[in-house]
Amino acid sequence: MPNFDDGAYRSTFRHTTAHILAQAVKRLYPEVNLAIGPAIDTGFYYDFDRATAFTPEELSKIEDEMKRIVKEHLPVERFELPREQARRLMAEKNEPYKVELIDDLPADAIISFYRQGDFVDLCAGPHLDNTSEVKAFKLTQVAGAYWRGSEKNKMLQRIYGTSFPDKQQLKEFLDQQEEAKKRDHNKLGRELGFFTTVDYIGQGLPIMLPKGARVIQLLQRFVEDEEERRGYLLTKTPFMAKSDLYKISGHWDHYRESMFILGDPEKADQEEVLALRPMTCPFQFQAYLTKTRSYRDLPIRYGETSTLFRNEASGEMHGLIRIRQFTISEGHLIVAPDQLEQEFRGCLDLAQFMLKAVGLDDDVSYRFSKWDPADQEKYIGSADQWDTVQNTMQDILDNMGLSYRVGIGEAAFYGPKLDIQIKNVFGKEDTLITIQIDFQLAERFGMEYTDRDGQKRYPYIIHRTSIGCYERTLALLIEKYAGALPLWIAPEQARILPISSKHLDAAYDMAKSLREQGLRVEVDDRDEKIGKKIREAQMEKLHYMLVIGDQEVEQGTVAVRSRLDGDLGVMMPADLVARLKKEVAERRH
RNA sequence: GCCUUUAUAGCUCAGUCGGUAGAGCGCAUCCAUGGUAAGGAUGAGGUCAUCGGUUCGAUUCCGAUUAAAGGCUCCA
Repeated sequence: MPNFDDGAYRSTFRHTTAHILAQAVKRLYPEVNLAIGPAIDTGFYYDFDRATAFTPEELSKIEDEMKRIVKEHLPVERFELPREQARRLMAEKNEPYKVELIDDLPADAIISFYRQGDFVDLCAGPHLDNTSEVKAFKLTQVAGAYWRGSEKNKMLQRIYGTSFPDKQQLKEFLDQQEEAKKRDHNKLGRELGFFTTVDYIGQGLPIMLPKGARVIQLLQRFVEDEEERRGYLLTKTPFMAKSDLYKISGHWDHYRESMFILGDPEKADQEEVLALRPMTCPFQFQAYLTKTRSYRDLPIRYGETSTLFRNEASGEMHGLIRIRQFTISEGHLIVAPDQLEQEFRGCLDLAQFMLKAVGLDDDVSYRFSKWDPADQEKYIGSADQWDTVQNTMQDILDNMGLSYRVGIGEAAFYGPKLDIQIKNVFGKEDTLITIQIDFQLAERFGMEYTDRDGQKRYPYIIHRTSIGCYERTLALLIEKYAGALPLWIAPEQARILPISSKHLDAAYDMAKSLREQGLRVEVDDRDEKIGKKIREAQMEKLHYMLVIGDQEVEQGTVAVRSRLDGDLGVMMPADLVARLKKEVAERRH
């Protein structure tokens, strides 16, 4: 029995399930055209061209048909055909997408097919030997997806599913998915009062409520303090500028559709055209340009807590992860070529320090994001320049022994990036932190320095974030900790529950005193049903709950039961404050 | 921007085959509770997302808009 933990076998298994799905769809809906159906991390999908979406009823009919195919114990057989015969076979079966795929295969490609019963699919394989091996599967959702991933192409109907060698594993996986979704920041963050949205304010424009705003403030202070310690110079630059600035930087040509523009560009000769900033770089560069620079000035490290505005397309917004206005720990390092590696390492060290401080260091992966030579319109600079800087960056990464994967076409328009990636509870990956090497904008902006030999030279610029965008970081922290953030950034570190209304005044006095000692504490005076409140507090994952009785003042973690039920490990507020201060202090190493 | 789905009380949701709405939790007031993962009574909250159409009459049907959810594309 092959090991399902083996990625290659698992992919094969799921890919075969995708074929079973396609076979079932063709049996039920012969008019549907097949596109592609690969295995993915969590299962598989298959794309179909069909006028209307599959309904839940149809999905369950398809599942039933798939079960039948599994029970038919169909052997899965591979065969090869020369290109012309392959084309003919797919054309006969009226599969235009398959024909297109064949036409795009390289001249020397071996064109293989897989047959199971009445179903044949163009496929490189490999596959399981028999459909009966797929013991447990489920179709999970339907979605639209563009043919070949391009929005210029037709939208197809995608069916997602997953499969396992037995029903138990399937159930465990589905349960696990359900559990993960309970940590969804978009749900939990709203329930816990971190943020909200208002339909007449608009998409991608969340309101940070006191709790969410507090966390962001704490992170921001931490970042700013740490950057100061690491030799960063603070700037504070405008939220908008005339279009002229973005024309120099290249944003006007390469990023304009994602910018909020004030004024009519058509009438630029008659009226002022401003744009909200989508990035801080061209603003921060102006600080460098205020005087002539010597090699002795370098490196210069600029940092700014910067609010940015990006006019994302309407369907792209997601909770706090993808929004239209966000605040980022932005920074630009102006460095001489011989300083590039060391400064790059410094940026990575800072990023890793931040990840460790918030506990996300084990949850990230690294992506070396390169340009796509086939899509040069998206970028500025020549192929030679790109090759040079990408090689430099690769050397740096390899020297550090960092393990990363390569993302073609993921670069910024002005240079390659090291992206620190993280997945949300739905398994969708986003960039949390990015460190970019820019070899072009210095020249565009005329940012020179005078070198030892008296020659003017253009520096490299490192664009980087240290903790990324605060809203996104908050979202991922909520998901990571299911709302119970580490004590030093928890917006509510303790809650005081008066055991009865007689103790209300005492509770407020205590809260006041604890706040003066720097503890973030709330009084819950809404009712006296303390048992229920304890359960709620447990659900909200509070770190401490102070329960006030007569003259006594006591507390424990919420995991500890009420003192009446047994041992509690009583801790007085003074101890709590001391412990809290210790933990907050420990976050800095 | 594209595909699918959704929008009713603070929250979770039910409902009206078209005659202006209900539940649970929460909230308010009162009562009870002195060591308790607590009980009861009463009450206040909704132009049923917005705008338009059909209709004698729309929250319910139709259309548009806005917002939310998942995916695609895009991206921090």
